Order: sequence, then C-alpha cells, then structure tokens
Amino acid sequence: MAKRFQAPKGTRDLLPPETAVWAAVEDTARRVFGLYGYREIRTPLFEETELFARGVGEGTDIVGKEMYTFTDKGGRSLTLRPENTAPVCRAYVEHGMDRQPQPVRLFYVGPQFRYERPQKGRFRQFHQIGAELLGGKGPESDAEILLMLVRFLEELGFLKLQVLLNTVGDAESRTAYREALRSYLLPMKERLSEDSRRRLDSNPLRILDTKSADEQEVLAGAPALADSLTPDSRDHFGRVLSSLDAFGLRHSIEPRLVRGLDYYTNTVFEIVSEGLGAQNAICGGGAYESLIAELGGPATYGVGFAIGEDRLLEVLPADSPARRVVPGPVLVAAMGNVAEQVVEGVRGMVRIVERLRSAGIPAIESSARGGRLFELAERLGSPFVVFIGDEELAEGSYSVRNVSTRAQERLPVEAAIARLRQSFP
RNA sequence: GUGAGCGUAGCUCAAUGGUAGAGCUCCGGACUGUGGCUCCGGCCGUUGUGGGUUCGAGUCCCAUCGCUCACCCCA
Repeated sequence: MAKRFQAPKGTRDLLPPETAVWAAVEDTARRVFGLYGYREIRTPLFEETELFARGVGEGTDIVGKEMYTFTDKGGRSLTLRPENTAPVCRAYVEHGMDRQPQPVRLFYVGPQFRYERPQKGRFRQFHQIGAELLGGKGPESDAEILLMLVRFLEELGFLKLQVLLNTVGDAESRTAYREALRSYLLPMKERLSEDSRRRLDSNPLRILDTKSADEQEVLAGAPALADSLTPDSRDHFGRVLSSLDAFGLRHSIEPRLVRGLDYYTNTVFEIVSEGLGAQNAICGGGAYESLIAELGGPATYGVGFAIGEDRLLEVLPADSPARRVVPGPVLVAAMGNVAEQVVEGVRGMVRIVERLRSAGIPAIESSARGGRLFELAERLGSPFVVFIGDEELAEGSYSVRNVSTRAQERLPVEAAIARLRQSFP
C-alpha cells in the first residue's frame, strides 16, 4: 500500500460541519467590524524576515525561536507571518495610506504561523481575526477598538466578558521603570529562575507576568510600573479608562499584564477564557506609537488586537448564533416507474434538481429508498424530501415531505418551489 | 528546546508473552409510493515505524515518528 500522509505537526484539517461555524464567526466579524467602518486587508502569508525582526522585536520569543523562515530561490530570507500587525503596518506605509483620511481602519482574517510545540489551544498554523486602527488620536482610539472587540464577542454569545487592561507606558516611562525594577530585583537574583535572570538584562518587564508562585512572591514588593509613568502616559491611561467608563464597558486593571511583543506602548489588553488549559488568552492587543515610524513611515499612532480564532471556537458558547445549524440540501427521490427508467430517469431527476437550484434551493438527488432515505435526510440536515413519481410527473407536481413534522403535500411545481424556498432565505 | 502520558480497522474499543477480534460506519444485495429500519453478503490491519530480547512480541526493552498535556511563550 502506498504511503499515507497526515497533516504536518501542529496543523490540522478543519472539516464540515465545523467549518460552517468558522465561516459564521468570520461573517460576524466582517459585519460587526463593518459597523465601525473597518475594511478588510489581506496581506501575503510571507514577508521579508527583516520586517518581523524589526517590527515584532529581536528580543521576543516569536522572532528568537518561533519563526518559519526560509530562503527562496532568489536567495531572499522570507518568513511565514507569525502575526499580522507588522504586515498591516508595512502595507500602510508601502501604499501611502497616511494620505487617506485618517484614521485608517483595517481588519484581517487568516492563518498565522509559529514554530512551537503544539498543545491545547496552540498550533503551528493558527488563525487570527484582528483589527488595526492607524493614524488615530490615542486614548479614544484605544477605547473605540475595545468597544468594537467586545461587541463582536457579545454577538457571538459571550456574556459578562472581562477585559484585562494595563499600561506599559511610553518609551520614557519604560526606561525609567526598567531601571527601578532591575535595582529591586538584582539583590534577589538567586530567587529568580534562570529565564528570569536572563530577562533582567534583556527585558525585565517580562518577569512581571511569571506564573511561578515563588517569583510572584519576590515580585510582591516590587515597585509598580504605575509609579514610573510619565505624566503623558498617566494621562493617556486615565483617558482610556474614563472613556471605557463612559461607554459602560466593564474592565479590570491587571498591573502585571505585560505583553510579549516589543511594539506595544501605553495601553495593552487581553481577554481570557476558561476551558483552554494553560493557553487561556483568546485575544490580545494594545497600542503602538512607534512601529510605523520604525517601518519607514511617518510617526503614526496605532492600536489593534488579534483574536485567536482556534481558541475562540474552542470556547464558543453552545448557544452561540454562530452555531446555528445551516439546513442541508433538499433530497429529491424518484419513485415507482420513474426510478426504474434508469438513464432517462436519472436525467429527468437532474433536470428537476437543477430547477430547484436555480430557484435558490440547495438540492441533491438520492437513490436511497424507504427508511434509508430519511436516515440520510437526518444526517445531512435536509429539511425536506421531494418525491417524484409517475403521478407527480403526469400532473406537474412535487410531493414535498417535511422531514421533522412528517407532513407531506403534493403541490404544483411552482407552489412546491415557493414552499421549499421558505426554508432557504 | 525541556518533561510526562499515549499510539491496534475510517470511529469507539477488546485480545494473560501463544491463531489479531467486536460494535458502529462504509460498499453491495433483498426491499422500490414513504421513517430513523430489518435480513444477507463484502471491504478495512505490515498492531505508527525500525531494531532488540524470546521457541514465539499487539503485549517486554531501545530508538524514532506522531498525538496529547505541561514548561517556555503566545492567539
């Protein structure tokens, strides 16, 4: 027997009927984001490696060890996109979108790639739904995009969501805090893990969100980032919070929330969910004030989020509108002599099925008989079975049977089609 | 990159170190103007892969690959 293949490690096939839920979630995103004036952008699945190295940050895990990087036949170093914010900003700069009316509101839907060991809620190819607001004014942009994010999740049936919020300050605040934190931790270096000790030099802020109980204890007496904020950053965060309050958007401040991408400044946020094991964040985001400038564009304020679609689907409420079952195709079955006129019978069936399709009714023919026909209808989710026999052919009618109520009527063709259409808006 | 658990048919699972099985699914037939069937028959395995121990390995050992979970980190 020939070798059998399987999807590469960390990737998976999405199969029906689950794909219908994915499509419904994405449709909801397009609709809700559209309500806020966001339009879709589709960037390449791969970019110059340098874009992510500079944009996401050399010190991040993503760049340090998780990139799918390859050299093409022209000797270029390319990388499968591990996230979509840097590509969107690249496109903003490349296409001179700073000359469009500001701010520019964009959203994206698509696969991202990170070379990691798979586990619950983590894949090498995963999917994100995200949005970026570029060229905005600052705190009010942050609040706007959070409002949209929460509305989207609520429309999917998530209730009582809590947004975890924090500020990491601007560059000046962070420099000040980095020093304060280092001075505090340095004397207690022995109590830190190897990783954390390394971060003491490279990225001390990252030590804050450690999960180790022992390190949490060490951190209990650490200086607060809030105390190192510049007046500007303090004001920024205050305005975000007051906007959210004004909009009635529930949130909680998590002083330890630090995100792993270098480009974030000031506002950062996360939405977490139960039922995902250790990978509990379904959405993360924040503001970035210098990314676009670092990519060669004008100084531009940006804020955005990315939702992990795979994780979102994992915890999607059972009663989510996105799970609404889409009806299967109407089954068309020949009866009596019609069924026995093998060749002409089949062609006649196809003509009838095509007629239904032309009227916008999904339909397939079936050669199943008796109980098997209805078993098939159940499995496909078909709301109706249409019977065509000699009598129907003679008088130009279809017998339409409702699978769930078992009610059956013989109707003139046009009336039958009108009846069937009611189930397929 | 590190650690742990698990790999038997498409799915769910059996098989004391002694002939690889069952149910479901799928396909074919009986049945052909009506219900979730019934009956008959059939396909499906180098027991993830490769070595080793043994008279004999699905079972024990080693390696490898894969899956799962966790660490790290993130969505």
